[in-house]
Formats: sequence, structure tokens, C-alpha cells
Amino acid sequence: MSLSETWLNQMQSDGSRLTAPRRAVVEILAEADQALDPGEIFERARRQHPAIGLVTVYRTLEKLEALHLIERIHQHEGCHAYLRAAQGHEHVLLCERCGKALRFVGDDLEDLITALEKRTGFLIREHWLQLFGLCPACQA
Amino acid sequence: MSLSETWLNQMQSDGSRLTAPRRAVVEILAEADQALDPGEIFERARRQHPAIGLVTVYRTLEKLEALHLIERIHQHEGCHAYLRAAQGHEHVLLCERCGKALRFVGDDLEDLITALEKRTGFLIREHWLQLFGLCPACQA
DNA sequence: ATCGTTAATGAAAATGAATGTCAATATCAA
DNA sequence: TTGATATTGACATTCATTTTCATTAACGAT
Repeated sequence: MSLSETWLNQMQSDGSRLTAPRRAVVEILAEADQALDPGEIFERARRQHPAIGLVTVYRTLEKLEALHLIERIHQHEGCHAYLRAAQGHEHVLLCERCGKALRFVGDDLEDLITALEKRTGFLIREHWLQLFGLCPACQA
Repeated sequence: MSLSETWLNQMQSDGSRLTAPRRAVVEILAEADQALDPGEIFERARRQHPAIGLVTVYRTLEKLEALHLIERIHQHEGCHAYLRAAQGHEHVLLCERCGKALRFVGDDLEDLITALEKRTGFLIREHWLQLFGLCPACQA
């Protein structure tokens, strides 16, 4: 089963109906190798389903985010792009030039977090780690 | 010399003129122990300088950011709050409840980054690390 | 297969943060 | 003190996102 099928099933289990515009948006996001913002998703979705409205894109994003299937990616240039959600301790590595996004696991932060909790008295519940750079293709 | 005086001097060296509304904004940001968004800064600045316009807040933020004295802090609820910029390898620890922000140094990411570069072929140029939790006061 | 409930849709209007314009004002070097 | 010019605040504008609403479509029940 492909990722988009899995997502569609999860949406349906959640009470959502499977419609053509929704399928288009889900497929785009499930297959994307980069974070996409609502405008970009809208443009791509139109190719498959010309009648789709931008509002539907927003609404589908909302649902997918609520199900933790996608999440917003924060960058200097803007914070409105979405990417498939991190699983477990995954973080993200982004190409500053072409936008290519890679998930990676690499959680060596336990020690740092424990030490900080002791020193500051904070109770740390979440962390964001993002790396930015140039992908192989964009270094040329 | 206080931090706001230092910032004002830097702005002046950069060719900016020191005006009352600008002083108000700078003082608020230099002394804040939490990230503040333009609206919050505007409200606070009005108390010292009732005639100030919101536009001036935006313009002052722009200048301070260009001088790397403040930087935008990204959070779930919004990405429009500003905090004094990180120095060197500082990162930020935020209280999810009251917004209190703490800078800390703790850069043990070199190994992770080197390993990732080798594995992915990316050239990594920057990283963001943010921790979220509850400050001592908000745990009660 | 058909029906009926109700979720979902797209168009249009509304909202609201951020930016651009501009005449009046204030800073600060000379 | 003066004058060039950066800065100001009011107002208008832009543009992404949300809201509203009548219509359409999905899908469980029959």
C-alpha cells in the first residue's frame, strides 16, 4: 500500500470522506520530496483536478495536520510549507536552494536535555532540530 | 552600558537616527525575557510613547534584524515574535506556557553534522535547535 | 441500486497582518 | 542655527488565510 493510500485510509477512519480534490492533495504531499506551501500544492493539484479551489487545499492541510500525517516546516523565507510528519525522533535536513527535504534520525540530545533541565529547572517536553545546506545536486 | 544603549549606539553607527519611538522599541526588546510579536511590542511601546504607530514598530524590527541584534523565533503558535539574537552557538529554550525564553550554549552537533554530510552528500551550513517545555514557575 | 443524511465543495466576501505612499516632522552634522 | 534628509504616523493597499453559504457528492442504511 502506498503512502497516500495509507493516509487516505486514516482520513476515512477518522470520519472524512474521500473526494477527488482531497485525493489529489494527499497524493501530492505523500509523494513530495520537498516541503510545499498551499499555493504550490494548489497549482499542482489543479493539474489533476482543475476545478479544485484553494480553500479545499487549506482544509485538507488542516485535516492532515490534525492527524499528524504532515507538519509545517519552518524556514527563513517562510513557515507555510508542509512536509510529511517526522516519525519518532526524525529531524529534517533542507536544501536552501532547491528545497529538497530529507528526514534523518539522530537523537543524541538526551544528555544535553537532561543537563539543561538540571541547570535551568525547566521541564523540557519537545525539541526541534533542523539542518540547512545544499543538496548534492545544488553544490555543482 | 546597558544592552539597549549598546543597540542604540550600533544603530546610530549604522546611520540611523535616534528617535523617541525607536528608543521605546529598542528598550522593550533589549530587556525582554521572552519573544515578543509586533503587536505586543506596539502595545508596550505605546505606554512609553502613546503617539507611536505600528508601522514604526515594524520598521524598527527590520533595522534591528538587519543588524543581527534580534531574530525571529519560530513556534507552533506563530513565527512572528522576536528575541535578542543568538550569539555564537547559542540556542533557545522556551516556556510553552508563559513564553519565557532562555538562551543556552550546547553545541555537540558537530559529530552528527559531519556524519550526515558524509551519508547524504549535503553540505550543511546552518542549524536550528530549539527546546520547548515548562519553566520552573509554570510547572507549579 | 436508491435514498437521505451530512460532510465537502467552490465562489465570493471578510478578515487581518504586513507593506507601500506621502506630506509633515525631527535629528544631527556642519 | 540651519538645512539636508532620515523618520514619523495616517492612510491606502496588498495578499494570504478564514468565513459564509448555497450546491454537490460521499457513503451508510435500506
